[in-house]
Amino acid sequence: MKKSCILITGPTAIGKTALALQVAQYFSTEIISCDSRQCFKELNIGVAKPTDAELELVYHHFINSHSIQQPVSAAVFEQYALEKINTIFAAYDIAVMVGGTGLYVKAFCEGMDEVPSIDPAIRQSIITNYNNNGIEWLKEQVKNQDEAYYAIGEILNPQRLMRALEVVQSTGKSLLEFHTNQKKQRDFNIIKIGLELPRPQLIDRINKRVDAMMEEGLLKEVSSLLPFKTLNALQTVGYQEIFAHLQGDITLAEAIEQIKINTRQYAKRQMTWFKKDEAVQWCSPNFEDVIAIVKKQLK
RNA sequence: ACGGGAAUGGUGCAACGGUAGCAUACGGGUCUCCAAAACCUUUGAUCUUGGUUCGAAUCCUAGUUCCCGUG
Repeated sequence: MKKSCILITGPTAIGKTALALQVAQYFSTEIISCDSRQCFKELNIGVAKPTDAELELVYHHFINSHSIQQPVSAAVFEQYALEKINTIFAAYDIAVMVGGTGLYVKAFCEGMDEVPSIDPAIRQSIITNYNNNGIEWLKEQVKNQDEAYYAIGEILNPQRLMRALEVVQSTGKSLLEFHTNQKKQRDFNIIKIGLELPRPQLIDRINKRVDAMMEEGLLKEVSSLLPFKTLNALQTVGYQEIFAHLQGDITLAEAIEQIKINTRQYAKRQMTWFKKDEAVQWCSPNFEDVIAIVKKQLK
């Protein structure tokens, strides 16, 4: 029998964690998280990680698996998740993946084209130069060193430009040359299920969850992470806003309101990403609906 | 109640009597190694009334609402 991965995705705060837990218990299997923030053991309340009780019920991979000091990326996730799913398939026919990080879902399902790893010195040099000289400098560099990318890339987006630049400086080749535009084939089925709710309901859930995070002690958690505020892992909704408050830039009430706004915007971007994926089957976030889709697909 | 001030997009602000603009939110979107990131983008407004003027957000009249001070 061919193995199957049940992928549960959707916007933040819609109830993915709880549903994945039920599905995993139903099939007596394990979960791989597909969330670019819950993998960090130092982040807890602000990233809505499963509770300790939930983690005991079902084995979760890519939860608390990394430190905020480690570089985690889509490529790292792809390799990690493929390794773990093979471990799961050695014991079970079904695995559950859950998370809302669109790029990680894509990396897992379709693969990332292999680009040689970048010398950290080159990366750092580019970042420093960009910080000192601005986007015009960056555009100029890419224009001169990778004309092909400059012609079609997002030339107003510093992150994309820096990526293109670090690749051409490390390898002498354009980032575009590494792109095969071919999806990798996986030797297992992937059942993609998207959870959705009418927007007012989702917004209500987001607002309530942010308030709950504050009651659980988000302020304290973020305070303890202040020394790490510049790490990539901390460029995260719920943390940046409270850092701003701790530095006296905004009041706590303003920080909380900003967290709600930024979380809504994040949820919207997630929906935009996943709606484009025609393989996703949409349903409301309840167990019966999800399991019905799964059973239909497993036949 | 009296005196003073203010009314411009959902919110916060700008505009010498001469094309109502900026920020942000909302809506839509992009995205193959930072993705809870980064970036692109549509719509939307001069409180009401009458007047002055070739022309009013801007000046004048009356009204309404709000703010500050005094009581």
